[in-house]
Amino acid sequence: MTNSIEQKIIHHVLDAIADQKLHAGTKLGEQELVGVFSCSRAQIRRALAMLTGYGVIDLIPNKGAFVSTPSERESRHVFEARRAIEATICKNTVQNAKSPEIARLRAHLVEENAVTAQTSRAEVLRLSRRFHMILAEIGQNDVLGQYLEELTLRSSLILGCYGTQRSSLCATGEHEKIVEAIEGGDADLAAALLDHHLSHLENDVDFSARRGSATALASILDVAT
Amino acid sequence: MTNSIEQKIIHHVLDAIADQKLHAGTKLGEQELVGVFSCSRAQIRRALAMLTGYGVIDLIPNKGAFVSTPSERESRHVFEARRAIEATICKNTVQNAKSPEIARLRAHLVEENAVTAQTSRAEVLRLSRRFHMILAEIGQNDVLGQYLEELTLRSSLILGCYGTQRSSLCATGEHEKIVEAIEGGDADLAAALLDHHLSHLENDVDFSARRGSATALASILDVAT
DNA sequence: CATACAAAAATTGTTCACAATCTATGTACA
DNA sequence: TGTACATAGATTGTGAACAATTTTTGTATG
Repeated sequence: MTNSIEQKIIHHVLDAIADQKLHAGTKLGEQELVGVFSCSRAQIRRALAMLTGYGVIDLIPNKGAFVSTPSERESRHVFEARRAIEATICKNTVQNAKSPEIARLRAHLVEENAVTAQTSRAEVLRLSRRFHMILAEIGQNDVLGQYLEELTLRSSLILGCYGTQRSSLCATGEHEKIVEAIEGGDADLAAALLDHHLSHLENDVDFSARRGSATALASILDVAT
Repeated sequence: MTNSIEQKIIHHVLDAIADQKLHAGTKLGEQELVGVFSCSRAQIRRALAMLTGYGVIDLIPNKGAFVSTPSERESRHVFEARRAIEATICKNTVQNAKSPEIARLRAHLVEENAVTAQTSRAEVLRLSRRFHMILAEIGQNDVLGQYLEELTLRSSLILGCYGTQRSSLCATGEHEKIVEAIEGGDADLAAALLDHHLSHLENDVDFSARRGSATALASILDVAT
């Protein structure tokens, strides 16, 4: 069970979802993927089967693989799960944050602050997401880290479907405050700020108007009925 | 991508792990599985690929599929993740627990109390695990429920490897106290009791003597070196 | 007796062709 | 015009044959 090519496929698909290049409802045709990755169909099928576990790809019998379209219910569950998991991660982060870890966080904030109007949306998304993953890495719980990776992926999908403004990207100011709390060793404050930050994210979604399941053509042509 | 047979395979493998019939390190040969489920090898391979996501099966290239042997580090992460996740689940459970839900919990406790010396170990394990899953169902967060399912599975593996006594099975008395707290509407107490309960589980493992990676033959023949 | 090497068996990985199913297009009819 | 049906095309599902790798077994040698 060779891992290299399948892992590569998985990685690329996941990255595309995180960057919102692949949006909800998109079909991932086997033939198409064979062309992109220039490999056999069997390998594509294995990769798709493995992708199931991340909760962002649905396999529908005789139809194919589709990027998941999260429901409102599911979205709320995802955000609640993030609050539960990131709270514990945050406590661990504070506990493990010595000067090298603090330096790493500060370096990341510098990157986030360097974002300009010219920066691609994908890059901004990647930075926002990365902040949370760095906290998880410093927290050192691999299981929670893996779950958070899945949840941030699903968050990208949700914000891609229902996000209202570009504030859906994590506000850098909030990240900064969290780092300060971590640096100050105040675990409770850091956790509270993080919880608040996640609430902001969740409040930015508007389930009344989903642009997720819209056909690519319809949204591109922008035809008013 | 037909789901039925693959799902059946996945379900059976997962159940066997939960019941500790399949223990850590066991190889799941493709041919062997073909014989058991009387299906084609392609379906077995798909099922194994999907099983990867549950964190209890490792796929090693050119070697095959093996039931994971959790490390000490990983085990601690699993228990910490359970505390994080079940705390939130517990709060939701208290919030959603009306009389039908309470009745369901009580009915389960009756089942657990009916356990005798003749009851099979697998059955006892299933009941213990089921209690936590019922809490998750009442809590109604599907994402957390899915994660808890994985984590209880991994817990079975851990206890199978490093568990010291049969107290590794959830003490029924503790389940009972938790239900009482839920019935009383005291979310904080229920969460605290659950956290305590999980600590008991974790304290029952002894990492110095692993019987997990022991060869099947060696443990069966019980040869003293 | 232990080790090293070589052949054989078993297991996993890969590819291909064919079957089954779904989707889309076109045509007939009310 | 619009609906229903039938055909054609495309896509997914399945199985078997073949290649590559690993594991086991057997043998020879120090």
